[in-house]
Amino acid sequence: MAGKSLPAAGPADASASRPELSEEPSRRTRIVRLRKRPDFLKAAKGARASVPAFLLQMVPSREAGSDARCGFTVTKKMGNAVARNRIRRRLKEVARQVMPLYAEPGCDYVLVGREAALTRPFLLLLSDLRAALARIQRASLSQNPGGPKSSER
RNA sequence: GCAGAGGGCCGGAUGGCCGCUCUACCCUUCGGGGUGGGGAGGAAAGUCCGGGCUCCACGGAAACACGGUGCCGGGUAACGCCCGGCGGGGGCGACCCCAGGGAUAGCGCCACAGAAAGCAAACCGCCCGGCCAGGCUCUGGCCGCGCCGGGUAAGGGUGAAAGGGUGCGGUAAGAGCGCACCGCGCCUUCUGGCAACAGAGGCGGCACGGCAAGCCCCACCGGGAGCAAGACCAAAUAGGGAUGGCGCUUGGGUCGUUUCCGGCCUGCCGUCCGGGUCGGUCGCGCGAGGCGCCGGGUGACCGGCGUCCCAGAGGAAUGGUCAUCCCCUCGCAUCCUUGCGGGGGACAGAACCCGGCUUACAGGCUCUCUGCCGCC
Repeated sequence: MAGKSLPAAGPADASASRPELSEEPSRRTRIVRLRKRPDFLKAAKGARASVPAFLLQMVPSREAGSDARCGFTVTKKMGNAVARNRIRRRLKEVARQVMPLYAEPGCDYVLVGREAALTRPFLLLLSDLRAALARIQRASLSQNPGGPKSSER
């Protein structure tokens, strides 16, 4: 029911990428953890969308057929190690629930934690991420219309 | 019962749903999947000490420099830690606190105040003598401002500290000048103790001030760096070595005196070796190990037996979320002990591993002991 906010390019290449995998009815994108520093630096230069609990960064990285990747950044400004761990873990859980349904394959995402991520109700975090994903995909479409086409190739 | 002292321990519980990671077994279409099991702390923190481990350096040892430690005995792998004593200080007491070797090895310092701060001295005083303005007087004398000379350290005042304290005697006034007690110093002394030290005895009228966390002296200890240590596997690229082929009709260099001719190097392609970057694997989880019982010891701790295997990530797993319960708190209601609703539940996250120390910490449990009050 929430899938209608996605761009039209999404379902096409998602089904084309894994035709042989399985015949599950819902379209799910596999999410891989982003771990290398250069990837984080690249994502920081891409499109961004801000909500109270975090900042979402996105860059179309590689071929459209591959998985989406997602990383997390929580700086030392956010507090001590316990607070940082908790922020990252809540964001991880949000990403785990939302990204497979709404993320664009072949794109790298980075969630930069903010202090509000510590206390914001979890349901709001979920809708925050859906909204941010929608915004960021609209933004990258309008700013670079040739982008998704070339990624489809 | 009230007030207090010293330890020990815990630091949310249970259950859904959805995950992460390690591991054993099974399945697999080699992508992965299933089942079982493990998965943060008392401080994981600060990184302040002590070790293990690894690499580097080094002939043994000593000395010097530098740094650390500093009552005695014990514990320990070791320590700056711990335990038990000793000494000093505080508290009615249980107990608590202490950078606690040497000040006749030497140097240095002792601010302010004060007359004087380390070697004796004397500001105000006190006392004696002389001179003397003057006064009193029974014409014997007495008192005496001031000045000079001398004796004192009782009293005053300063200070963190002023050359033992208190009392009696003594004296012109005083003073260990004498005596008693306390204190202090010394001793081939005695007693107890492994010792630090304590007690007794004798001698000495008795200062030898303090600071060594200023330098220093003495005794003892210490090589350096750290898991990003270190070991192994190993793309790409640059450059290196070996070797094979081609080229060497053309070049350049070089060797044999020169020409011819020939060798070698330089060029291109390939193979191998070495190297070690990104990356990967190991190091890396059986240990100065946990628990229980027994024994020794005042204790730290030690010994024996049994039993258990108990986190291993790497932009960094150990969680997210919901419900119920528990505790605290606020508001409303209330049949007065319950109901409803809201908020909150500390400090804090393993990163090679141990032993300590230090610091942070909502709330709570428990043991032993002390003082006072009450009751029997």
